[in-house]
Amino acid sequence: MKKQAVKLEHVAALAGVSKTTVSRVLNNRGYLSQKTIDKVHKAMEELNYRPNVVARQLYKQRTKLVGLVFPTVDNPFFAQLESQLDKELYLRGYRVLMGNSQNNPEREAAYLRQLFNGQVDGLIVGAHNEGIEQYRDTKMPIVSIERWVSRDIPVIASDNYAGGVMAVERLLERGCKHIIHTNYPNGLPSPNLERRRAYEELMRKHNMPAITYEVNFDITTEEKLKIFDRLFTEHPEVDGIFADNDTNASLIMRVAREHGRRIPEDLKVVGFDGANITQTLLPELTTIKQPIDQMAATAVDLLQQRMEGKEIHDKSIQLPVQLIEGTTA
Amino acid sequence: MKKQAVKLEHVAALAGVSKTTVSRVLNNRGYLSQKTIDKVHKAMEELNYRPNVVARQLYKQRTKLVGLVFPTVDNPFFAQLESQLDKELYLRGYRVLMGNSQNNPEREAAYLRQLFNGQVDGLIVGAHNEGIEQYRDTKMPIVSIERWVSRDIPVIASDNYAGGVMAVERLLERGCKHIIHTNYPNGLPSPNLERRRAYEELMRKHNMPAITYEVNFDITTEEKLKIFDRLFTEHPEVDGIFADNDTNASLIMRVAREHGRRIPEDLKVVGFDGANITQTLLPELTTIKQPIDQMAATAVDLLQQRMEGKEIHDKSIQLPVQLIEGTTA
DNA sequence: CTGAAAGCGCTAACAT
DNA sequence: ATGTTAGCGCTTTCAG
Repeated sequence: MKKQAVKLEHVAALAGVSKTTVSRVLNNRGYLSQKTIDKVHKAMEELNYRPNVVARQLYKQRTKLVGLVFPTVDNPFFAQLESQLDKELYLRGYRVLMGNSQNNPEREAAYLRQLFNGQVDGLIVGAHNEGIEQYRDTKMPIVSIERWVSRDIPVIASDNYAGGVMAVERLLERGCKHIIHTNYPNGLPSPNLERRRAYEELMRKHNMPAITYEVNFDITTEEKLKIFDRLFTEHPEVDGIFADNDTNASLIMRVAREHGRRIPEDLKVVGFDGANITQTLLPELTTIKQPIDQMAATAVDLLQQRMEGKEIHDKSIQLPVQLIEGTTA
Repeated sequence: MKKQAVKLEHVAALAGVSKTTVSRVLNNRGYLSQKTIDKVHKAMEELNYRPNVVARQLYKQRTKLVGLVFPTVDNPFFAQLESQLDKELYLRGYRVLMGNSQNNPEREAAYLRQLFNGQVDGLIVGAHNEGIEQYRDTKMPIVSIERWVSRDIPVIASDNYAGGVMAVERLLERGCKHIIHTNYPNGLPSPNLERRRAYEELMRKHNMPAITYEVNFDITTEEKLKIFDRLFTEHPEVDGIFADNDTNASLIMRVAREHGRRIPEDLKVVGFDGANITQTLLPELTTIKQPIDQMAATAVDLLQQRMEGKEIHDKSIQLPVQLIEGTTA
């Protein structure tokens, strides 16, 4: 085992003091004479000393690291979310360990196994897999985003139900008579399903059939396109789409145009998410914007409280959404 | 300092063996009798033992962590790149420490300061800041992506010059007479400038004026829109745009439409990057696609070799790009 | 096949 | 104001 080139000991020797003193200088702790401080600083510079973070972590029993467990970062919503979480955590002195599960339960479990082993001080999760027991019996501080995990893990979510209502009402106001919805398969433990619930209730209220096309998060773009193609074949009467996320909204519009529909004349589309990247690349999309940055900030706030041992009472927090008026509906 | 609940020692005590033996069972090392193995496993389960990663890191002097230093992950190119790097590193047993600098030199320096302190085994960088000396005198394994950092750090880049040629030739073939380019300000140490060089050389060859609008990476969308608005005011004759990235291409098309230009009839646009998200949200864009996944894989290969102490001879690697035929040019 | 002991680099009582 | 000493939890020579 090759050792670290220069350590506390060497600095101490060169400065003619003890390791303790060097450590104290390093951390500005206790009483030091200015002379000693200078001596030590000089020695540190001369040796180009770099304190070993891992040794400190071991002693302190905390790493100042937070794990982020999400399906992927290659998606407008998660890209913005993880970016924002990183930013907020940085400000509080924490660094981020990425744990993108790629929707692979094994991978998620592997991450957790390692993360629970003293690797991180806390966890922010939003992966799609269910039934991972490890979340249950641990006292690791955890906060979840847009995903129900287990009883005592607080969830930060946007007001999906209200968002669903906004979306569908927009389509109704615009005169749609045949509205179709896309969402995950029922059964995934996600507040996302509130969007579907809102859709179904409004359809019932207006005596319209509720038709949901189920689109799994992790299938390929080609497969998704195929499903949407089927949608237009099976339901040529469709004149309004409430997509559960902007990416699907975009794919649907592509397929719709291939089927000769003009948007918004023949077909109106409302998406969901309103992430930065989407707003840049697809500004014409009418969508329900989630307060992603605020969700990140809230999650970090909550997590920090947990990591500092405070008891938390707000089990779950819901944040307001907002209709972005594009030209597609 | 509160200690870890259950450690090797406790397992050893319960199993009636020494710490050494437990460690050996844990790592499948040396000769063990099946009986001992079983005993130890049983004790570990009974106590729900979790080995402390940090202690192991300290002893081994390696963390199996790789730092990723990029400007942001909230952008189609970097989102895909970091996602892919994470995926590749995971397969090789490494985890990723995020270090998004937000184009803030202080933040980048802070990350590096910490990362060099034994926190990571290697670094993959692609941040935009220059003149950070820390990269120079370190023997930390580093690989760079699309960014020149210092002499002995290998760079993975796509063939930007060829891409620039492809883009401009496409516009010329389509009959453009007044082609304008966007890029970073000159002076940033990026292979990206090869795109500009290709543009300028082709313009010269065709006796056309080379006009580049300089757009900094980290200004707001509004500021970018303002620059592009100026572009159409100052150069109403423009009939072709070679944007240095797809996001700018998208913004330019938005502004162009506001100026009453039809695309591609009045204005042809070619972008650069061709990231997953862009291809999904903006499939109609004609663009030069970088082999992002391959760049990630190559970078990780190289880094792994460096981390394993192998000498590397390929200082820099260039990967081929590809024209994606959309409808915008 | 197993154990005792030393040590990875740093910090913090406790003592002076 | 500074030094001595005992760990943080794990791995690995070395000895048996």
